Amino acid sequence: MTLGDVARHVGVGTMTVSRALHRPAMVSEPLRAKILKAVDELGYVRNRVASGLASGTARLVPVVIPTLLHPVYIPFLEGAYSVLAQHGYQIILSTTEYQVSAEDRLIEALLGWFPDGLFLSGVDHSARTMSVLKRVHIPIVEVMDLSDSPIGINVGFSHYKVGVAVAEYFYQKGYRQIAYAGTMTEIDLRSVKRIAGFQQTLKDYGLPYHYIQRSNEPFSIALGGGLLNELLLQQPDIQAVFFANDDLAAGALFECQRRGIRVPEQLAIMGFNDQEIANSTIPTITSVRTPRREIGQIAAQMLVDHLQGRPPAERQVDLGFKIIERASTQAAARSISD
Amino acid sequence: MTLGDVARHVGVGTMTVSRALHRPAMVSEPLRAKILKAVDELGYVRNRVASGLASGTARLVPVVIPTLLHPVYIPFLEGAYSVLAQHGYQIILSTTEYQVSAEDRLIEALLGWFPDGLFLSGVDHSARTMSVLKRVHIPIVEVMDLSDSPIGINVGFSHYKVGVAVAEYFYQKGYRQIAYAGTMTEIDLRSVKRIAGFQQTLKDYGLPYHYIQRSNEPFSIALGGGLLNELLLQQPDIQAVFFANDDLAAGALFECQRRGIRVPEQLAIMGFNDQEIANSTIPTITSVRTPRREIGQIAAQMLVDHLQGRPPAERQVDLGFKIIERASTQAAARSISD
DNA sequence: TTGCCAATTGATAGCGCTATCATCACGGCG
DNA sequence: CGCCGTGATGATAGCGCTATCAATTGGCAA
Repeated sequence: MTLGDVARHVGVGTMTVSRALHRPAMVSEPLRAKILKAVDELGYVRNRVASGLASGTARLVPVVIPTLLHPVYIPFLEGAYSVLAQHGYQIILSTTEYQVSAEDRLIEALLGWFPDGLFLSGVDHSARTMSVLKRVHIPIVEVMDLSDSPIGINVGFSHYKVGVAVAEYFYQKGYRQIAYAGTMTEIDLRSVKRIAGFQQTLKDYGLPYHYIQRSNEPFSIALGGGLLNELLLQQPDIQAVFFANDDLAAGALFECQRRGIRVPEQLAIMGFNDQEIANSTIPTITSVRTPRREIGQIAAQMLVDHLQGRPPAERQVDLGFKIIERASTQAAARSISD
Repeated sequence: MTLGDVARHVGVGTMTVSRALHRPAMVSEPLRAKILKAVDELGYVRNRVASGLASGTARLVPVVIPTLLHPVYIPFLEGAYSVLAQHGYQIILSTTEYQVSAEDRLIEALLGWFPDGLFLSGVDHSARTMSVLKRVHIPIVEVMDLSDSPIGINVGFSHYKVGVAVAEYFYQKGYRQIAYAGTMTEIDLRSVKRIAGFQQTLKDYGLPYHYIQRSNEPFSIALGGGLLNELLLQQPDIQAVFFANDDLAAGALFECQRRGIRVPEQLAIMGFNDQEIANSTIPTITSVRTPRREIGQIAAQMLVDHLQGRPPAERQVDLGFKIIERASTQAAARSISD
């Protein structure tokens, strides 16, 4: 069932059918009604592949995220999907599994679809990918992080500033033995930026920086307990810990309960991402809320605007973040010795 | 940069370049090396849209899930993605947001890509969708639930049997005042099947069926507490509750802690899906583990096999489920009065 | 009446690729 | 010495659609 079949059935040219369907204003009302009726009866659906080839735009937007296994990328995906779908763009889903080399090949393959735009999470790409992206003439959208030199549109927040803000928060609260606990530092470059801001700020305050890091173990609640135990072994007088995400923080909290460590009186715990679990534990966990869904929505809206000939004024948008203070860091400053 | 450009550059025909890239055995070794070199130098990438049009197969597989907002569909998506990506198929992501009418339009639009296959979650479709799906000559994969009359491939488990198994489990444990608590019954047809099995089994045992249901409120931890309160108001002597998912069960558990109701001694709680939260609360929550990732992987593998000319022996695969018993239902049967 | 413009419809030429068949060179064989 | 099979390569014809320009009509101003 092709356009030609419909055209023959109605007794008009193929262009008239094409117009009746996609440029309604260009076809007279009675003829258009006749064509739509025939389309409906024959069950014709436009071949988007042929349409894409002929028009040069397939209304396809690949979205590349690190992984589907970690829940933080889902709200972003959802936000982007909701806006793009509304405007008739299809999403091609891809994951790098945190492998930079995979990103290279992935992006080249994705470009083979001659997409209308391209979403990438993260702003750190290989030299090869960068040169490919710069050569290609479609809007590139980098999200989740802020870039010093964005390729195209860039929506996110500064992970470095998160590290700074958390260190400052702990300092204001009176904590002086402060640690970072995380994992995947080798592949999650954004966590490295948070660490940098955190460490630098502690240094600026003249405080020691303690940390415990794993390089490749995936995030999990169980790992949080393990990291906490190792940290306490290494630094028993620790007062406050900033975890790389909420699962780890929750795991550490549960471990504290098992070991009889009172939170926040004896140990303050802060998570990252503000996932639902942070607000469900007892005590609840202070965390850094990141605008993941908004990043997806706003970035997608900017892309759509751009594609529709309304290039957004700003190419880079900093959506910020917010420390959501909960019970796990509520110890009065006085009660902490310094 | 097109195939023709590469061909001209090397001084061969376009077909030779096409073959060198995609049918290596058909081109002599030295010529092929020369062509690959030119491809690399010129940065040529195949236009998959043109390729798809010419060959009639674009290696595209749309995956339709109800929503990205609920985490249970993500492991399925991940499982399917991992297998499809490995075999060179691209996923087009789509969600229905639980609207049957949206599914109709969505599927027709997706069919416009002339995809190689189509993933649908759920087995309940509108009459219109059914007729479209039957007319189309691509493998349809229905997942998450089992169908009485699968259109094509069907991988999942029986939600009715889940209801039966949970009712039997509660009965064996000695509970006699048993309830179901859930939400979204109007749009989540699979939960309705669980309810049916649950209710029927209680009836077979001669036990009363209690329930509290909301029709459209989304799942959340907070809602779990609300449902529990309503249920207790309506039926104060309730002994065991089967929740529509783990978030609700966890919320109910937290509410019990707030109200001083001992779990499992005074009230047994069972969740559904066995998400990580069920194993993280104190006490841990008994739940029904469903093979979501496996469903995605196995279904995708069956689709790939089918597309590669190795049609799987069975069209329907029941991956079952398992009640993971944890602390929230561990009260000794004796301690419950009957 | 003539001419011109706008509105509507149609004919044609690709988009970049692959399927298919033709061509050609070469070597073995009768 | 011609015939034929085989392997390698090329020429050509679409795949189904849309961009573009041409053609036709009718209304209206000059």
